[in-house]
Amino acid sequence: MTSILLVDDEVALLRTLSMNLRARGYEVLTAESGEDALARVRRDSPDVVILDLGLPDISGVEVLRQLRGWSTVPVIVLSARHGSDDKVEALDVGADDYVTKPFGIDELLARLRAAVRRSGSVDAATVESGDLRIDLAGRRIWRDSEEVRLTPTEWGLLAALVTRPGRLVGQRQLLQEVWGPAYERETNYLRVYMANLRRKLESDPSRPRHLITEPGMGYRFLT
Amino acid sequence: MTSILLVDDEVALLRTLSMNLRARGYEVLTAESGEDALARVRRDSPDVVILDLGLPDISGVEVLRQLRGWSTVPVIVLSARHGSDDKVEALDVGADDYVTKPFGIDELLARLRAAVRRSGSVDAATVESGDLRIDLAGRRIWRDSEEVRLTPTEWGLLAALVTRPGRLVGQRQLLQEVWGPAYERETNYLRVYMANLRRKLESDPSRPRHLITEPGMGYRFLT
DNA sequence: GAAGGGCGTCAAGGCTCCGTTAAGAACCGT
DNA sequence: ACGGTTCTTAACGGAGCCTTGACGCCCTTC
Repeated sequence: MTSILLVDDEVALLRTLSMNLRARGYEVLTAESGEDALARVRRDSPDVVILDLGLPDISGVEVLRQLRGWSTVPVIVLSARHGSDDKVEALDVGADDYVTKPFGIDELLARLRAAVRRSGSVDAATVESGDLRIDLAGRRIWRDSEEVRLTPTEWGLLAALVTRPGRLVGQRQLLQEVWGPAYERETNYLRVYMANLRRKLESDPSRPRHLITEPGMGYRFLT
Repeated sequence: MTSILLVDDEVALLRTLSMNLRARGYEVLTAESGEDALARVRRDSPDVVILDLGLPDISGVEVLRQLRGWSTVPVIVLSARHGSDDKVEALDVGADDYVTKPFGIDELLARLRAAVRRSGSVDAATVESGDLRIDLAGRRIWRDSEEVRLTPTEWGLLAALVTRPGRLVGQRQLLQEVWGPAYERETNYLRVYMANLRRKLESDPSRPRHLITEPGMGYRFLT
């Protein structure tokens, strides 16, 4: 089944669109803020994202920019602004389509079908980084063109870092995302699994170039 | 260099667009009728087609329909008609985008860039892989040039994997797609049917080269 | 210089998950 | 109705993953 992530802060629009999409056999996920949207793409990897530009926290364009750092999921942008500049910016940042409000539901659905149809033939979103190549959607990873296999927990931890390239991710947040809220204090896990990842991914695990420790705070992934 | 086929019968528009595109480094081909357009795609295989719907001989939608019989080139449709039905029809016949006249040249260029960016690969109806040949449309499969028969469930499972070559497909997703949403938890089925498939398709079922297990996550098909 | 916190490393045990098999149930065409 | 095929279900053994605790090192702090 095709899954759609619907990102909008207008609850009314969210509900009517959800109903329409579900009635047509799509699985619908929703988010009402930018951070929320990024987290859901990270966790649920939907097939298409419909993204309203007017969000309460981060701007929609910023969401798109961050997303494009590690994902090629098709994004259809919704906006109340008709200006040419807004369209150009969104499309150039990586939107696949741009629909201005108010829009006909039929048109949106047709553009959605077009996006889904195309998405089958697009190749994987890979994060390239010198000796590392990471295919997040396909869950594959190569080091020096040799494939490396990771366990589920190792993947969870790596993905939490790679989807925020270069940024510091706190220990508490990592533990929450990978092991669950009840494990906030188990920093042991982080040490063990960071060691596992480094042994598999770094050419010199004692001197990591990608998986960096920030003492007392957390870790970050450098490309 | 990226080549664009511009299809329009208004010579004025053709000229201004051509100039704009050439100034931005595109190679521009032109056609002023539907037959002409089809011929040029056949001969020159452009990277993107910009297609006006109002053509003198064949309707633009008909051009698109014929094109989609043998080509997956991205097509951006231009039209003076704002009606929702027209957009829906064009998009469903296979257009990648739909722009209504009058349009800002900047917007068209941005949509063009988006189309070029997306255009990556093609999807094949048959998958070849050393000792395996799979005809997805015809539901037939050969191993070492000998045809193998699969049961309906075996086909469903194999197809769910083969249509995403190399990518990990989660257990939950496989169960949903093949058996239905109510069977999300029945991982037994996966084990039994993966064993069946391996016995039929792998030369050494105990050491699979195509149907790979990712413990705790799911399975993937390697070509 | 000593103490302590934070981090990396390692190894062992428990336990989940996977592959395999087989037998009965359901389904199909004849 | 019958024979054959396909699907469901359950049980078992083994491989590999997660958890856990102990230990040593480095850096900071007192």
